[in-house]
Amino acid sequence: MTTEAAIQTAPTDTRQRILDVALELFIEKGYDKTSLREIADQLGVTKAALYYHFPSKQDILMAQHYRFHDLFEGAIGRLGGIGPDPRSWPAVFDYLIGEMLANRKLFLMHERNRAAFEEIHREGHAEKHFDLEAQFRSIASDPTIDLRDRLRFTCAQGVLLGGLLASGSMFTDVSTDELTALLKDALHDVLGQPSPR
Amino acid sequence: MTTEAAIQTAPTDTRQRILDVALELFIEKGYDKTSLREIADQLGVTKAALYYHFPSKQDILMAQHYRFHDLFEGAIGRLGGIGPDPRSWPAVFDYLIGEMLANRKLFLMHERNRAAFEEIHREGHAEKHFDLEAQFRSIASDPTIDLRDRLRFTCAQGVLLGGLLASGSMFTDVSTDELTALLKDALHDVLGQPSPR
DNA sequence: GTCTATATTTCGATAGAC
DNA sequence: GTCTATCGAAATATAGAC
Repeated sequence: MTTEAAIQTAPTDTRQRILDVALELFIEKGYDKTSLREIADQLGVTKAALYYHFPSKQDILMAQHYRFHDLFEGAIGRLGGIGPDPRSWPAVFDYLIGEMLANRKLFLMHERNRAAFEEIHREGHAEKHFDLEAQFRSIASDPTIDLRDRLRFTCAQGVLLGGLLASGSMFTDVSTDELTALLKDALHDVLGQPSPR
Repeated sequence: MTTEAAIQTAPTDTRQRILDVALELFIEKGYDKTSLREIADQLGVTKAALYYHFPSKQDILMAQHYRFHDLFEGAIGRLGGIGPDPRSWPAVFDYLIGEMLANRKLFLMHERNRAAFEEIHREGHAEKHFDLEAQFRSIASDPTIDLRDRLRFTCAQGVLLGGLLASGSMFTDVSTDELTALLKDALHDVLGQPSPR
């Protein structure tokens, strides 16, 4: 069904169940408004049990952050990073569409809790910094790239985001393959015909 | 002296300043993580003073909600609502781009505090419901509209969102007019050539 | 690994003086 | 309109038994 991606380590690990429940709640109510009591109740344990698996509430969020980070860590390298040449962008976004749709909830959670994630980073508690967005920003503000192309690049991110939000609530009757194809099509229209260099 | 026609009671000063400070903080840290103490401190008053102007913290958020709502209340009527005909969509988005760039912070705040706004609505505390998004959803899930068109419609929302995020951090050196033109261009590429009906 | 109970802190909110 | 002082609730986190 929803490709409950083969979980590494012990299958009956409470730690993973905590993360799964937290992921749902962080999407629904947001990180701040989700109390440990709620997570524990929904899991059938007490708050104290959570503290055996995570030293703090923020560490639960951090664990999700790492999961998100690891999705790109190797992948960005495989793609050779994101370069300034607009002709290389469609391939990047095609790849990202796949990752996004395959990890919809993780992306959604990240999107809906930007403030909380930024605070983690502000506090320096994020040794690992998720630098995909940093790379995106550096492209978008690179003055050597044609302004129109940079804006199209940003719009492509928007389309990605729009597709994410849509895949959750709407278009549930559409197959992932069809959705992917349609999104890629739209992305190519947004990124198409880069300015001559 | 209160120069212009004061609308009963104290015209503005502090109340508006509270909203302004709150807007900034709600964007930066999010609604939940922004305490009344912070707002008061940054304003040079105490928490208690805030309660003279607003009966609760949520009412501060609600006031922002109303401000956001009022931006579209009349405008949607002027546009005659958002219809199912894809050929009518570009005009809607062209209008929204202008509103969005002219009220960037309000849009950003709304975007970054979706969870908080949804909770207000869940609790029924939002007599006035901001139904632009409801209209968007109804278009996107209308089965009588061609799937491709519906997805393009959703992508256009994404482009809008991308433009919003971009206008804040990047492209600060670009004039609003130029940004508007480029965004409209991108939107037309996304929405262009609707399927024959 | 999970429990009961409790400590600690933060925050929203109120009362009443000025 | 703003202040001081305080209340009460809720949440994070800890201690220690099982």
